[in-house]
Amino acid sequence: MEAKRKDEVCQFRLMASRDALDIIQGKWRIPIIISLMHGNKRFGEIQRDITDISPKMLSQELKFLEMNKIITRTLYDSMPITVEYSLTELGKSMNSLLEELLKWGLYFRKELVRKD
Amino acid sequence: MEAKRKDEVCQFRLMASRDALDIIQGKWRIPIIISLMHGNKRFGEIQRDITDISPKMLSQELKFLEMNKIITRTLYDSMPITVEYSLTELGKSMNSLLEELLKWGLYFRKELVRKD
DNA sequence: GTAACTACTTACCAAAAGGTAATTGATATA
DNA sequence: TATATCAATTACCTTTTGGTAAGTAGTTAC
Repeated sequence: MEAKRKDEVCQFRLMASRDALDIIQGKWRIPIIISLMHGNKRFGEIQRDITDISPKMLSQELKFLEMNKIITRTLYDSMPITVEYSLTELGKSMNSLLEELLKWGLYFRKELVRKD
Repeated sequence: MEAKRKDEVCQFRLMASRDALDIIQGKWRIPIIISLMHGNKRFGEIQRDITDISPKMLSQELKFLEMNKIITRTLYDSMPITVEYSLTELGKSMNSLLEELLKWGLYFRKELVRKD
């Protein structure tokens, strides 16, 4: 009975992790979200933050994040045309997840240096 | 000056996130770690937790996690041979990251249902 | 008129990730 | 002798991901 209960908790957690993973999976999504955590940005500004991303990948991943309500695209009819990307409330709600990711990333690197 | 400082913070965070992403990237690593957060497990037990993983993938990802000091492999000379996998301290240090991942995963699903 | 800036898109290709199915090898049981 | 369990491994194939390079379209400065 105890063991079965514990098993169910594990199954529940495995399912919840899938939803989050579907969004953060991929080389560029987390970097894009981190960049936008530092303020609304234009296409070119994100490209300059993430120096090794190609316009194709940036465009593709911005579309994905917009479709999943993580970011918003706003077109300004200025001359030269500008497009601003910003995080939605849902996007902003990833903040503590990202903080833990960064914290663990730093800890992991520190441990690697210490042990090798 | 202010803007430049802010930019440097963003760059630093982008770099830290890469280290973490290199480890958690992939379809199966996070599920395996979650499974092991619920106790040390044998190969077959993890397979039963994560029902749709193939032995090839499980074996491959366990090796990766072992190489990166996230888990430990212990062979028991019992008959039938058993192999136990457990989290290292480094592996256990992912706990709050995983908690945030699960929390956000649940929030994300809830928001999707609410808005569509 | 031509070069540059904005924000992309498109075609093509290579590499990585992941799936399927069969097999391995040691031991134990019927 | 045949079958089952445990923990994988191997070969082969498909899908997904990501990279490169070039092009597009509108506006503006020289």
